[in-house]
Amino acid sequence: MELTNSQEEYLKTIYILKNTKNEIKVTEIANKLNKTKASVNNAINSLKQEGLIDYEPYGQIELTKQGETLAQKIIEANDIVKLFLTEIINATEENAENEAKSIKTVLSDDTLNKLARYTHKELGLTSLDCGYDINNQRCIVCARRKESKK
Amino acid sequence: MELTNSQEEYLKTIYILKNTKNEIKVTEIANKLNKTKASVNNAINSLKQEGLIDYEPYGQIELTKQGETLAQKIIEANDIVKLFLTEIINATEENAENEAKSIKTVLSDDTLNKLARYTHKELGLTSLDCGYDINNQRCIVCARRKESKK
DNA sequence: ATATAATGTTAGATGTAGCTAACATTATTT
DNA sequence: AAATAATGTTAGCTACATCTAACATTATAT
Repeated sequence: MELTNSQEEYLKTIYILKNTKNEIKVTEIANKLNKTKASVNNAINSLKQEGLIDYEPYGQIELTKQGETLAQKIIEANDIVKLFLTEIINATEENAENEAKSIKTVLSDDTLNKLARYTHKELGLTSLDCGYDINNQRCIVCARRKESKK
Repeated sequence: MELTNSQEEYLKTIYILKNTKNEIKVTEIANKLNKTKASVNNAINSLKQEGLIDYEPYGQIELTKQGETLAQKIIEANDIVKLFLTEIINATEENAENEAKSIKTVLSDDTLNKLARYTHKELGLTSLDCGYDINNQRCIVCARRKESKK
């Protein structure tokens, strides 16, 4: 069950909004992604069919356990790529933001892990001490970096 | 006039085949890209419409000046990304091959240039001495590296 | 509680990219 | 040169991702 880039972006957005407010509106997702409500509706149905969210018409959007896990993995991949782009090669924030979205979808787990390790090492973060593993758990160092940037 | 990833792959393939044989067959392109002849036909027509190739039904495929320049740029971008993946982070050949295809399409000129410079520097190639510029000319160093690898 | 506004859904269209199956053209073989 | 093989084209289908416009539902305000 491989998601398309579009589906990944919707799932990612749902996860992120869910961690802010408890009530997610179709309209919010539409605004965030610059899509129409109709498109969001479509996407929601496809994610539901994949078993990644629970949803009944006019109801609340809820991530399933599976959906949550996958969303985290997607966000992690996104963060790694973006971190590399901004911190290692100095891409602009805006470019990195856009490019990471598409790149993350395309990378194999192996390449993503290698990119993560490389980026960590270059940034002087003791490589695998942070426990980063795309198939395992969230990279604490990266999470911390993002916090301190705010 | 931005090409899709699919269009870029077709243009790239046409350019590469053109540099081997002089006669390009629809069937060859189809085989190389693992697509049907019908799909290739489709793609050829879209590239023609973009003014990148000259083609009449049952005729010869010829790149226009514009098409040739763009093809070179696409191949250059592809090579940079692949070089980075294989030589810097040690991705496998196979993964790098596939991933570079998609990544190149998504990168802005700015990010691509930064990736090129970074990769060059890390490989100990005196950065910009090779004259690499995505909007200008082919990177001689990269070209040479590829030659010596064969 | 009803009218209005906000929000969500559905139907039908577009564009891209691929496929299969049928047909057309060109090349090869005998 | 006619038959056969190879090659190329077209039509019509599927799937995805988007859109607009019309409609349905839910929430808000008076």
